[in-house]
Formats: sequence, structure tokens, C-alpha cells
Amino acid sequence: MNLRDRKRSSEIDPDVDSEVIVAGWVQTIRKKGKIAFILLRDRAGIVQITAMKNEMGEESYNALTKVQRESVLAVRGKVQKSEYVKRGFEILPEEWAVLNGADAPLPMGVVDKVNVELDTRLDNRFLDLRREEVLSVFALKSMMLSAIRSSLEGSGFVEVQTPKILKSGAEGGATLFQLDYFGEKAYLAQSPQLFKQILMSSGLERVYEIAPAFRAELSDTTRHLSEFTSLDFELSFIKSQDDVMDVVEDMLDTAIKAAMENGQHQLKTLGIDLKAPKRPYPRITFEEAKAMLEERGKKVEDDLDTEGEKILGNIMEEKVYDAYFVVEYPEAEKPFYIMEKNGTPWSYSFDLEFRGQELASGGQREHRPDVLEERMRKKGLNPADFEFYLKAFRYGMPPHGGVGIGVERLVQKALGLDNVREATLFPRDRFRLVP
RNA sequence: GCCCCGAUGGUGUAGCGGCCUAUCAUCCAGGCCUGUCGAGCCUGGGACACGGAUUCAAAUUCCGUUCGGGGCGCCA
Repeated sequence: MNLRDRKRSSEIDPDVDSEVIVAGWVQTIRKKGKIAFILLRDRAGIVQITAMKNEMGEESYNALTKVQRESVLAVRGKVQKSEYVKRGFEILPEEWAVLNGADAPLPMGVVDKVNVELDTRLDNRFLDLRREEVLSVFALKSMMLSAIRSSLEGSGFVEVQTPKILKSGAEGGATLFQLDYFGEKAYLAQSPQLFKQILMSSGLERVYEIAPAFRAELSDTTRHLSEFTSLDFELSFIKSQDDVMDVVEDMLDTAIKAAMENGQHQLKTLGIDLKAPKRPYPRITFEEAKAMLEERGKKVEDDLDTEGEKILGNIMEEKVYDAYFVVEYPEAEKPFYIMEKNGTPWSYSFDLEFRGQELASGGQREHRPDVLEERMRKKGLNPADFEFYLKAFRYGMPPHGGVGIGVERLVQKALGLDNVREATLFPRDRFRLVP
């Protein structure tokens, strides 16, 4: 039996194939005396192997029907049309081999009729991913990222990689993981922010990066991870932050439409009726948002809290807007690299909100070195610590802006998942470092 | 970092001081069945997180440890 000749379950055509080799995981064996039905699963689907004692001989039949669930099994056999089987055909085994047996009992059931808690699932992610609905999330994530890449490439963005081991962080250092770098203190990058901006000075004009970001926040919520995938981009020669939001909107729209188009099967598996958010995404100023919330009796101080975010999400949902921008936050709430709206307490910043949750944060950057240094001091930072960054601003830095988007949050919200960990293969959080 | 809550077979649970040699389902093992498809039926197997305390008696109450769950803050 040569496995190179194996057919994936979805490729078998009973009108054409008379004999096939299939291989996959044994999902269930329904033994019924002298006949047994084995459901063999591969990534593409499931085929039924029908084993008959009188055809195969007692010894082979007994051995085959004793194989443990989730073992890897290869079968060569006749393809036979059958009205008994849902797919219209079955495979009558002529030769079979267990490529790798599974221990029993399984640490968690793949098709058992009992719930499994997320924690148990994550401890046994390899088994969890054997479930079609779990795998579907990651197939859809891949489709969305692929669409985002083409969308950005089509708009003239260049993909870049920036260092994840840094001497200093983007905003000081409170949320950084510290590590030992040949005897010197170093940190894991919480964002590619400073490097994206340095690249604006290089003349690349438009760059994007899809890479991990690390946050040592002691957060323990359904929307935080210690390591997440950050989709960042930065573009030069913008007139205002509206130019950045335009790209974000196009990108999100493309990503969701790609999932709708290419992921129909997966969406059906998950039972999700995915719809692209209504465009254009409204752009509400912070002050307007504050007024809308206060109208509902919700006090707003300097920033939107989680409750405020959710209420605003509900208000916008009533107007059939799933996605919207909140723009011009108080500059005091925003990092040093954001441009102030001169003469006002506001800033040229925006958050992308999706059904009441922050998905992305961006804005126009301060590109004038003297103003930038002043802002750093205002935020309690020492410009001398950021010399490698400030240097790039002194020899020709174009006006620019950009954004950082949480990829797992995007997938979580788009697919309506309860927990961001569901959108992460091997999540890292405050309590989880393994697997 | 703060506030709540929880830990019972491999998995998911019932239990709320003595009626627990601990319930049910799933699972595993064995048996019956040649058309199953959440197969069915019969028999059997397997657990009170750890350490201490209270009590005649602790799965059950109390304290600590470890590990989880939800929320807040912070953020993507």
C-alpha cells in the first residue's frame, strides 16, 4: 500500500474510482456483529469503511474492529455505491494497516456527547483541533489573513519584519516582558510601533507587518493574551488620519468578504451567518460618543471604560452598524507618538470598535522632532532613551499615520467567539505557558 | 493588581455533616446483533486536587497551598 497514492476523502468519486487508498483518523467503530462501520476522518471529511466478517475473514475483522478510536489507519479497498450510506458510497477493505495506534482512554473525546471545558481543550489542543468546528476557526483565520495580505499588497504596502527583542519598549516599560540578552537587560516587543515609524523615514512609504506582540499585563479576561498577533501598518504622506481609517475599513471589509466567499463550508460548520459590517463605518468623535453615552445615563470620564464601550456598541447596533471608529480621543490618554489636535485637549487618534470591543488603535503620528520630544517629556519619558528613534525624525520624516490591529480579536469578533483563546492555536495568557 | 466563584472516575456532572462500599452520561473492557450513521441492549471497570483543623462522624464545615472560571482595571 503506497500512501502517496492515497485519496483525500473529498476526492473520491464512486462513479470513477473502483479502488482507493484512504488514510486518516478512526473516528468511531460501530460494531454490529458480523458487520462493522468505521468512520475514517481526514481533513477533507469522513468516509465509511464497511467491514464484513464473512468477506475479510475472522482474524482480520476482529483485529480491525478492535482498533482504538483516533488511531491513524490506512485502508485500501473497493469503492462501492451504497444507498445505506449518506455519502452514497462505502469502502470495502482489502488491506489495512494501523499507522499509529491511539492510547485509551483519550484525554478528551473528539466526538463524545459530553461538553469539554476550554481549559481541557487547550491542554489537549491537538485532539481539540480534530473537531471540524475548531479547525474551521483557524481555516477562516488563514483566509482572512490571506485576503488582508493581498488587499494591502494591492494598495502598495510592503511586508516587513521588525525586531522582537528590544532595549526599550514603545511606551516606557510597564507592560514589557524582561529577558536576559547576553547579560544585558532586554525586552520583548509589545508593538512594532517605533520601527514602523523609522521605516517611514526610509522612503518605503507604506509598510505592514503581521507578527507577534508581547504584553506582560496581568489581564485575565476573555479578550486578552500575553502573546497575540499584531497586524500593523503605517503609511506616509497622509493628509489626515482619515487616510489611515480608509485603509483599515477596506482591509476589514476585504477580510470578512473573503471569509464569506471562501469559507462557506467552515461558516456553515460553525453555524455562523457572517455579514460584512455596513459601510462606510461611522466616525464618531470621542466627544460625540461621550454625549451619546451620557444621554443613556452613562458617565464618561477621560476614556471609555468597558461598560461604556459595550453600551456604545449597543447604540451603534441599533443603527445597524457593527463596525465604527471613535476618533479624537483626549491626547492625555494617548501615547507620545500620537499627534495632538493643536490648541485642543484632543488628538488625531482613532479606535476601531467592532460590536462593542476595541479591535484596533491608530492615528496620525507626530512627525516633527521638536514637538515629538516635547510630548515624550510630557509623558514622563526621557528622549535620550529613544535616540535611535528620534534620529530618524531629524533627517526628513514625512507626515504619516498607522494602526495596530489585534488579529485574534478580529477573528473572535467576526466569528462571534466567546473567548479570544478560541482564535489562538496555543494561547499564552497569565496562567498558560504550556502547550 | 482588585472583587466574586469553583475543584468529585479519562471527559462532563449529581451531592450541601451520618442515608456515599458516591449519582448519571460519556468513556474503557467483555457479550448479543449483516446495514449502522448520536446505533441499540446486557454485564463489568474507573473519582472526592493537596496539606492541616473542627467533629463521635467530613466529598460536604474552617484555614492554607496549587490549579481553574467570571468580572474590573489595562489594552489589540
